[in-house]
Amino acid sequence: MNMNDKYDFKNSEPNWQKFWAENNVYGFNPDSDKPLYTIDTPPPTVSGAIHLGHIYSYTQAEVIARYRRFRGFNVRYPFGMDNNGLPTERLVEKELNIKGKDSSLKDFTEKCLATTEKYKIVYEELWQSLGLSVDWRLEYSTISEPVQLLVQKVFKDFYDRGLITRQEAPALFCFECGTSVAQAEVEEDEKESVFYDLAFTDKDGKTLTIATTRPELLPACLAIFVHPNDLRFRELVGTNATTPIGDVVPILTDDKVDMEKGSGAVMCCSYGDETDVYWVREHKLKEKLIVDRNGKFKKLDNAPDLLGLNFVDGRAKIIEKLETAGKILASKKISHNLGVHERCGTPIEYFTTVQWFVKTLPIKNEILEQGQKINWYPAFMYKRFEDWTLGLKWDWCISRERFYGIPLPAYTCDDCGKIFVPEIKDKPIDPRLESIGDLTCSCGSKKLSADGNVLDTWFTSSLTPDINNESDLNGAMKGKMFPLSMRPQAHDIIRTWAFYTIVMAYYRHKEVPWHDLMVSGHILAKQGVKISKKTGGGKYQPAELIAEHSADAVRYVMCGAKLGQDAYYDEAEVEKGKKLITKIFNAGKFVFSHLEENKFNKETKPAEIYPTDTWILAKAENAMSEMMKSLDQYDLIIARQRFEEFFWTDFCDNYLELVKGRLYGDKEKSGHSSALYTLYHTYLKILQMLAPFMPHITEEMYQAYFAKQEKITSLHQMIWLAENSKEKNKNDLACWETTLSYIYAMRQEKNKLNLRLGDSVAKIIISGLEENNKKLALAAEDLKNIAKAQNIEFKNQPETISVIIEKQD
RNA sequence: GGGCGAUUAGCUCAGCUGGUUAGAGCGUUACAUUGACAUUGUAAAGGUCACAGGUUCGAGUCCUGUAUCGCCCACCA
Repeated sequence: MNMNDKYDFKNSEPNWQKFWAENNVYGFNPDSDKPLYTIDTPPPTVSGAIHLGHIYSYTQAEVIARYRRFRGFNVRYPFGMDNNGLPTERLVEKELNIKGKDSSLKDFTEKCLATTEKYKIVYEELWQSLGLSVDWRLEYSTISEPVQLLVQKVFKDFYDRGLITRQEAPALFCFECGTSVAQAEVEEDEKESVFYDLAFTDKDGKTLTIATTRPELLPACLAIFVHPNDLRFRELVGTNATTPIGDVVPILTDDKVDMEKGSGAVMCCSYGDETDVYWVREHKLKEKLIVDRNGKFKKLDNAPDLLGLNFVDGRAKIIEKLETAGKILASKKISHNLGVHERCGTPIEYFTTVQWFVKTLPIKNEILEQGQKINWYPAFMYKRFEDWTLGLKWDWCISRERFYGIPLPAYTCDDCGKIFVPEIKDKPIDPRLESIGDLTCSCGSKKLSADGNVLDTWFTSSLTPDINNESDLNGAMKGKMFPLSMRPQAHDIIRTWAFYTIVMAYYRHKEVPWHDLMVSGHILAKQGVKISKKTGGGKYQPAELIAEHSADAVRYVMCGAKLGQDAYYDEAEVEKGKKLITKIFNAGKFVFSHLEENKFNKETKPAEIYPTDTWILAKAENAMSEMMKSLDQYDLIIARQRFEEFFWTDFCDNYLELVKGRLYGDKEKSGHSSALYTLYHTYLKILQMLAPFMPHITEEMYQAYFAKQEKITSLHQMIWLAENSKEKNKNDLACWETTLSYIYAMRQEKNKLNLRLGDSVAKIIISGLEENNKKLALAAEDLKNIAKAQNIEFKNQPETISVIIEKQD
């Protein structure tokens, strides 16, 4: 290594990435007899740019992958692309300014494939530039044929077992996207709205006030509900009322009515909210559907002028009419939270359609039991899973009336509605493009048509453990790796990805999908704004950050928060990583210069190890075993802290200063060769300890010197060796700590005497316990050197540690 | 309204199963240093550990309550 070199990450990082790929350093070996560690990497949704949040969550998981490799595991760390379904469609629609529903299926599918292929390359480059130790040979795409085949086989299996049903029922629906959605895809948004008091008329012709924010649903009004205990309406229960547009509806009671709200009487329409759905079902009301599947009003006898309008325009229209008729008693603006579709922000409506559902409500308890068998890191994340599971109100709706996704493999008889789910053989099918063949329905009809829907993307991505396990690339291990070892993911998708995956694994294997679940938090911009698909991360673009600061430094920042904790991105923190890179480089330069100058050979062991050397070696081993303890618990920041303490304080600030005297001193003395030996092994251990966090600079330093001695291709193929050494090395560790406290005392003493640290002194007197003195006396030379003292004296005295310095004349 | 998390130095955050003067980095001040270090080192200033009770010989750490912030869920008449 040229000692005048500066570390240039811009060249080095891509070089090492290439080096790792060429030497297959991170390759999964199905024939290895090492213990397995399999990771269920999140396949990022192709829906736009990768943002800092991704970097945060992926880096944390990646550090674990590297750590497990260092611990001797056969790590299977794959990658995937979730490139189908609604998010991808919306991306393509936006980028190409087209609408899926206006294009031919074939044309739209091709455009989706082309767009996702483009993004795939951008994504891969970014992940590689971050230094992810993924085995890229294992990459899968959720739209690929093998995945489609697996998904359809699962569908068929579930259908045959009665786990999937098709029902006509009111379901959550997004008219903007033209599809039903799952409960998990609904999120809250604060919307302005107007609260109207409408004048209904009771049996006696008196005004009955009904409050609503949805007057446009009046044509679908089925009943008025009041609370059974509400005395105000006692006389009216069981009679009829007339709506402002002239319909006659019954007044019924139900204890879901809140007497405090509005006038205490509420109208039930099909459908305004979940309670309406409940009342229609419970009171067996006959639903009136007033809009078509595009969300436009149908031709209605009781409101013909709404024809063709959407909800918003319809509301304006009907308000205008009611206003004129004097039926609006009051109105006030309010702001309230509405359920909107997370993909497009449009308020979610209820719409009666035919949908496919996976049964989840009947197995809530089983799902919870499975959840309990999983190790949640951090543990409190389990609570979120539990709350969500207990609060479920709908089965999992898995059909989507969209285009680009895995086709729902079913046909129905046009005449009697019977369902046919054909056997899935060696190829996925698309009922929209191919007929079922020559088949006659039991009703005698030959007209069988495609279901026409695609599957919810979660139906596919909840199978990632299976996709990984059943990949043809697994060789002898194919199908033998379930459950996987670990799933890393962020906390916002516990209710979707984690939940559905647990459901799938339960139905398919009666098993948990993985042993450990590593849940990371979100990274927030400094103002507390979430960095996500929507906000795009603003000025913090991952590619730019890496280009400016290096992947190692960016990675280091991303490991600076507790697992599961939302963190603020503080650009100043990157400096910490950059400083560490410089420090590692310079410490290495120093170490290597001495090793090379003295032609150090790893195989030649020194006759004896100098005491301080023994102590720092023990300390290094101890630091490593402390890191193991933390990393076994997915506790990155503690591991990082242990490293920093050891490297910065113990090694650089103190050990290197202690040992300089011997290094620059008599080369024939045994203390010299002992120092070389210790520098070699300690610095190599330092590189290993930092390697999971900063793979590039550590590889650079390894290759600069160690590779030719260790004869292992890459630092990242070495194994961490450290016993849980606290007991074994107790004595050595204590000696080291004592040494440090004397060094600190000596420095303070020099400071007090207005001496520079480099100033020579006549004598240094160390006072302390006799037993300590005995041990320290062994390292007298080092202590003399670091103090620049000509003589050293030990004085026995109980308890207090002190250092006295005698100045030179 | 319910659940979960957070509240520790000016800023960003650690503090594991409760134990002597509460830590790191950045920032601030002083001094030193460029023969590993486009720097680094040493020293210093800076904290009623959100607040109020409680358990304990002892609490930032456990319990109860309050406040503020964030996330998730519910309410959506």
